Amino acid sequence: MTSEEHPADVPVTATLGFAKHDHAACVKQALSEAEARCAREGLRLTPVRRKVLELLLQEHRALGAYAILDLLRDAGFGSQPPVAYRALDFLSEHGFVHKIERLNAFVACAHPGQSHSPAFMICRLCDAVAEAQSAPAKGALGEAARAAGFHIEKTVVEAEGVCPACVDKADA
Amino acid sequence: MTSEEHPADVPVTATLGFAKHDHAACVKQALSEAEARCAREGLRLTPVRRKVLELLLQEHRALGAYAILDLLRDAGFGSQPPVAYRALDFLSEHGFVHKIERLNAFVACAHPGQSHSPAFMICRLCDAVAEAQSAPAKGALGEAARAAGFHIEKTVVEAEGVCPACVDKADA
DNA sequence: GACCCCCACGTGATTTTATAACATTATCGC
DNA sequence: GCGATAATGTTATAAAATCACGTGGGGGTC
Repeated sequence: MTSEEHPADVPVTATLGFAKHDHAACVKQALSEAEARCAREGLRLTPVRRKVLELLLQEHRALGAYAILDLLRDAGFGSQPPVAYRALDFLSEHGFVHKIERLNAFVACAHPGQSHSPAFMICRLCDAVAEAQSAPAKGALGEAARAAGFHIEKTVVEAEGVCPACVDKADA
Repeated sequence: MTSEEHPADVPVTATLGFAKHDHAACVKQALSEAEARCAREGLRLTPVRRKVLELLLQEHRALGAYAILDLLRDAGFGSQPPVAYRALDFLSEHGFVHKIERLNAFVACAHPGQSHSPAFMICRLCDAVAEAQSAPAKGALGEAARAAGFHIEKTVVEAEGVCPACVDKADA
């Protein structure tokens, strides 16, 4: 983690909820919470897994598996794809990170601990990703599923559009 | 959501994809409608594009680009990836097919012509895919987007679970 | 402590999905 | 017909994900 060498084109403090915040603190807190929960539930937050979570929290945006892999290599971990994918599998299985299907990328969960079916807003201009709560199974989709006899286990909800910052830029 | 208006000879449930229906007729009708619309709007439904649409209508399930490519080759068309991807780009740009992000695969649109933001139900056991209507921007997500100042342009809604047929199998 | 087993990790190879780049051919408006 | 435009064919390559197999660390059990 001492290797703070992301390409300087993306400010680390920019994105997620589209709002500014004390990012260092939020990373630290999220990591502590993850550690606590793993301890509580007997999950093994190994160094690689912890590092991947930390990287995603720090970047605060969606990263592809291979971008994560590069960062892992920089941090001295194994650098073959399965290393990243396995850590990501663990983290998303337990809700610490989410996969953004539309981007083939991953983000740290913004609402850890809460049971939730996440929904994402993806800016097509700057690739910022914000996480919101959704309850798709409660609306029209849930109704259609019930009518069809389909049993929903998990939902993917991703909205693509333009984030406030980019709207402003476009307006200007 | 119950589909309010479909030609009277096709039961609503057929459009949900998990029910039996007169498939040959539905393929033929969908192709005619696509041709009509392309003629009307000056779109070029070329042989490759038409074939890809026909294949997807016939299969009535999600196919990967390379599966489509194999079928194209069998039908005497070019067999390099761009052939399939270009046809799929055209078809999805104009709403004749949809991409299922979760599967990296494509299905023929079940509600052609109607303006809609589709939602999909994907059976994790048999990979069947049904299309329903959704209005995610009207629910919790839309509210979150408004609150955040995010402008939604398009949504991806995909529910993973178990379809009626597989539920029955599992129960048996 | 010695042993064993499970789980996670490291690595090389491969498969699957998608795009870039460029030449050729068909189609449309005039 | 003719030039512009759009679509196709083909080669090559990039990006994303998985398979297969061996190694090693941490907990249990005895």
